[in-house]
Amino acid sequence: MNHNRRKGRIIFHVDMNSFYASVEAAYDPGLKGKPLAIAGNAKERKGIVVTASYEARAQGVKPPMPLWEAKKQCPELVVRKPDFEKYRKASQEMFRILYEYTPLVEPVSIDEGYMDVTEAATNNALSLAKLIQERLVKELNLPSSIGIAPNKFLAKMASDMKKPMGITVLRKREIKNILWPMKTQDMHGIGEKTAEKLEKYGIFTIGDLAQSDPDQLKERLGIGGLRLYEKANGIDLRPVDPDAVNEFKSIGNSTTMPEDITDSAKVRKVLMNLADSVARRMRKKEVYAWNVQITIRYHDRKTITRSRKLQYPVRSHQELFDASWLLFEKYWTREPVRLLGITAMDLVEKDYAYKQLDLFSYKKDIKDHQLSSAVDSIRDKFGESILLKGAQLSKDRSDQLRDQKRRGTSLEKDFLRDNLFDND
DNA sequence: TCTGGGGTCCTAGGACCC
DNA sequence: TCTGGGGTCCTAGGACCC
Repeated sequence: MNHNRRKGRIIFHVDMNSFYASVEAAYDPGLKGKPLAIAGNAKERKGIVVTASYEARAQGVKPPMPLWEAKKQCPELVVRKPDFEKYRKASQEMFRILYEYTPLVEPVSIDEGYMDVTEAATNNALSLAKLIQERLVKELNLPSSIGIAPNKFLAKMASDMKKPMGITVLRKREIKNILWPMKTQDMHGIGEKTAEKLEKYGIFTIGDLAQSDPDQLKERLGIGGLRLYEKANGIDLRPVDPDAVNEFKSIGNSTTMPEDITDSAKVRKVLMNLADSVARRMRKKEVYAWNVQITIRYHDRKTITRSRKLQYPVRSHQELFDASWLLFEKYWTREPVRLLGITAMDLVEKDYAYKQLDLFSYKKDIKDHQLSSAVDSIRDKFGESILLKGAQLSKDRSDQLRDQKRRGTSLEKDFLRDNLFDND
């Protein structure tokens, strides 16, 4: 193996402390040292504490707590509405600093990321971590915690150990003493449900997990059980992947209504707005979706999702709306609706979406560039909605299409003939 | 006075094909 | 003669994370 492998990797997990609250305090120093919560409007039923400053946490406020409860815990709580634009900007500045030391940075969310500094910090990892932490404070006024370890999982666990403004080194040989006494639920990847399950099997600590039978874990928890076993033993081979951030798989927006709605005209309006914002985000990323999913949460919080694979990849707000509306009409129980969401899934990049349209080209003499220019001319003449009209096809319609394909005729062919040739 | 919004990954059943 | 087994795709839900 190469020299890195022999030496082992050095991975940082950089985790910003109470990120939203810290960003607000960086903008408004008057907030420093005060119990601060970032939360939406309670009257719009969005009053959930998203982030709490450490002063607020000290008084029992912690996300995701309803705002009224947080205020009961801490009457002098200062509350600010979230300003995601602001946080995104701060996030960019933060990652810009990380990238100065290595290109091997993997952002995992707006406020945390991994760095592979094996090359960048051969024997001064700790001082590099200190330097980064200092710069984040000096230049951005933002506190952070950094975990240093031989892999991502251990680095993540390490960054959690000292907050705020901690730097923690977690070595392989320290796993037994430091990691194993911890409760399973404190392990990244184990939530309430899995912890309960494990308890039933007599597994309470990470050490119990590390020393249990991996085959049995796999039987009981699936493939995830094996991964937990490996992690508990300090094994995690996942590389730091700088490209992962660009490989998103879905884009969605949802909203909780200020009041439950039963009026389908109102639903239409909400879905149109959602389709609009999803389409806008898709356009920015230059992607099309093969699949559209809606989410309906009812008054009793029961939540369902319904999705439909499309005949052609779509992107316009109209097509997203049409697909969503078909799904809504088909599956709505007519009970009062609390939340609505639209998610574009099975995303493909624009160029790839065009290639998919080659399916149109039953005429083999059409060359690729001719096809794509023809596709463009269709778009110019009729707009995207006619080109990518698959979103409007109902299930029945798509079955019909499939049958026709099997029999060797196809609506696509008709569509191509009618629109490609007659109009050129 | 109840419980946001953005995601990822995994599972499981049924349809369908060979 | 009475029932195979592997593989893929699609859909829905659940667990988890920030």
